[in-house]
Amino acid sequence: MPKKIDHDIRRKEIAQAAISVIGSHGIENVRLIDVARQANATTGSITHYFEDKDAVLLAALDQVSQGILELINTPLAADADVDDLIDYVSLVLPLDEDGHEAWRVWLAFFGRAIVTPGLLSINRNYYTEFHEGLVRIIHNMQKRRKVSATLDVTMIADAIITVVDGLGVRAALDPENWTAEKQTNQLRTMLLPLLRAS
Amino acid sequence: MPKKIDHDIRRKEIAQAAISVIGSHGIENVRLIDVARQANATTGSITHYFEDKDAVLLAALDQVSQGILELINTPLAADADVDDLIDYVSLVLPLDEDGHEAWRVWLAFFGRAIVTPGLLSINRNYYTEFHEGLVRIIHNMQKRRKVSATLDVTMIADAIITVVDGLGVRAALDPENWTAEKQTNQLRTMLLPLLRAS
Amino acid sequence: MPKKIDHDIRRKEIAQAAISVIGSHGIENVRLIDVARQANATTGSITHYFEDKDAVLLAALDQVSQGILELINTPLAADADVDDLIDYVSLVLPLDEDGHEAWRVWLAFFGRAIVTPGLLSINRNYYTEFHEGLVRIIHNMQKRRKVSATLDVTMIADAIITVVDGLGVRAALDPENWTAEKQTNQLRTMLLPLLRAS
Amino acid sequence: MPKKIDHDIRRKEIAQAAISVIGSHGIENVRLIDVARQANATTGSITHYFEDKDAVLLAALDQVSQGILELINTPLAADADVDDLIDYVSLVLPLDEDGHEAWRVWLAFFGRAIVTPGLLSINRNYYTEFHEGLVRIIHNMQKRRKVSATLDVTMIADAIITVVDGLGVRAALDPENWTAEKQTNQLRTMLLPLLRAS
DNA sequence: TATGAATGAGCATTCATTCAT
DNA sequence: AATGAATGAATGCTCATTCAT
Repeated sequence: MPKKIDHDIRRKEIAQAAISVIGSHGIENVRLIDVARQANATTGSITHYFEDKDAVLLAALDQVSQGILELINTPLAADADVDDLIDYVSLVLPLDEDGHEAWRVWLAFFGRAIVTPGLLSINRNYYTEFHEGLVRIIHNMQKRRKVSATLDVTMIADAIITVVDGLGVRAALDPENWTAEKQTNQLRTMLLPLLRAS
Repeated sequence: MPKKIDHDIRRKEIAQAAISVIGSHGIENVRLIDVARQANATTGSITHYFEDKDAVLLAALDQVSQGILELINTPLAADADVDDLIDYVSLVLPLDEDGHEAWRVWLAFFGRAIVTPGLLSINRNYYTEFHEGLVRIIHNMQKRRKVSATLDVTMIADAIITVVDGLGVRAALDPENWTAEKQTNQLRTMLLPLLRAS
Repeated sequence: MPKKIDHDIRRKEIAQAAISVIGSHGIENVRLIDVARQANATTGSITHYFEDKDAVLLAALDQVSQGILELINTPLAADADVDDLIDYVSLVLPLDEDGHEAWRVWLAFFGRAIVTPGLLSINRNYYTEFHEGLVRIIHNMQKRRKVSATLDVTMIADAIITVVDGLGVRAALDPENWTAEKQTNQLRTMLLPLLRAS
Repeated sequence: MPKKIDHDIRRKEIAQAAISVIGSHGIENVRLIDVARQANATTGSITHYFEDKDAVLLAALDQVSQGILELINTPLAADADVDDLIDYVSLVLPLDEDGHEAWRVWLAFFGRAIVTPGLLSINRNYYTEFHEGLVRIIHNMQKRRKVSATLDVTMIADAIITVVDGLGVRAALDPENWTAEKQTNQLRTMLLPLLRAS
């Protein structure tokens, strides 16, 4: 089904264009015509790929969320230790311009998600997957005695997510102050005591 | 002479009405007429108090931000210890319906703040004040030997803000899961190791 | 009836304020509140003196028109000749800032007069009075042999009005180019041949 | 592919519709929806062709001004004399209903031009072109000895414009009195002495 | 599939007018 | 008489959506 593949590719291109427009203009100022121009398309053609504007925005959020999850779904090295985990998690932070764009979009959707069931479920899936991935990794580290076997794994996973979210928000809103180094330092300082506890 | 109206009071009422509408409909769906109705006013009368719709939304964010800061600007007990600080900080979390409304509005503005200088500066002022307040408190606790004198106070303050933001976002998006108790537990678990370090 | 006099004075002050606002902002941008401010009054108080906004504008035009006519309703010297007549007529041209303001208002009303019967009748009265005044003067000059007895007086009066209007429009639209001197020169050059004809 | 529409033609149609509405309702009463209806369009579609309402009105004035200039930009006969020039100039007067509509629009813009730079420049271009055209013609007549070589050509051109404006204003405001014949008679009577001077 | 002109509902904004004080 | 807050109709503008080509 070559047609099908083209279709999916075009959808992703349009979603990517939407991400770019959201990131630069803000979600409330996104006009379909801007997305169309960014994607080298026309508003009319977008209707072939998406039901309506909301569907475009939904796809954009989904793509951002998938993009973030992909970063941490690559398997960790077999002998990864606490430091490796922290390095691994830091990939999700807005450390470069791509990361900042992703977080700007992510933030843009927070306010909408609250009143839009479709967005909310994407949001929750993201957190669920993120949490499950972290639980899996930490369990594995417990087996390999890299962290204490008595740790409350669920709580640790939530703590990691909390720090990542807290830092991501802060850095997205104040990129000059929150350099990549400052973010990773803060992340390490906050997570090490929890992961090294017995 | 017509009724004498206190402009500031009326402005605050309208801003409060805007907060309520943003919290329930989402910021992108706020119509000036909804705000007017909520404030027992008309769209035309709002122009007596605000330049335009953006000014109304700006005032709403400002009011939410001030409201949150007020919670933690009440002085701590003179002999407050680490537990008291954590209790104190937890006031900012979305523990009740008012708190949830405030956080929904707060989240709604994250996406806008990035592309709206006026909102961004309110946002930064908030973080600056929050940070300064925490630094002051922790310094004081160091003097009173409630925490180690060698703590990196700035880092600790940032850590507190990070946890509060991370939990606030999470709880605002998933209020059923993140009960008040779960939030405060998570807050305590994450902050205690940092505050008790030497 | 001292009250009556006050009333009339206040009406004239408001009309004068309207003239000033029309002259500077253009008639389509006149807001009643601007007129009120200019007259040191409030919109509500204007209601005591005028039925509605249209009545204010009507009074403004009337006042401008009366002001122009007054200039040429002062009697000519008993032995006035052609040169004196031309000097006399030139008073109506926009030679100073007051004159320019009057002409700006006058022009502003041209477009409205066409579709507003009340304005049109003021306009026609103005032309009628102007014409009658000129006819009277020229007749008088014929009696005193200052101009030929065979002149078509009506035509000459219309010619004078035509030149005044043509120059007034031109000068109002291009004040830098059409200095007072250029206007009076052009007026003289165009009228002398007609008045000196036999 | 959608219908190919000639933008320039559609723009002219809309401008023409605006002229018609201005001429009948007066410029201050023009609503975009009236223009749209007159042009068999919708308000929304007008935005495809014009930035906003002001741009529509600007185009209307431009079109009227161009229309008037076109009348006198057709070349005069090679052996044209003074009478031919006067006939030629009279084409610009409001002699028929089309002419009256053009002059009504022209008058409507006088008041606006004073406070609207865009309109003012159209106005000045009009007078410049008109003046230059007349200078060219009169120079040519001097070469062909149809008028005296000692005439002040610039002054004569200004005189012609003055008479045309004065009569146009008068006739537009009082069409019943100022028939085509009366206008042309007055024009001839006022210009002949100037053109026949030596 | 793609185009882009056209639609038209939705909304902020303006401002003359009203009226309680 | 004066004030000025409030009203609410009027209207320009935006933009997602539609649809003929």
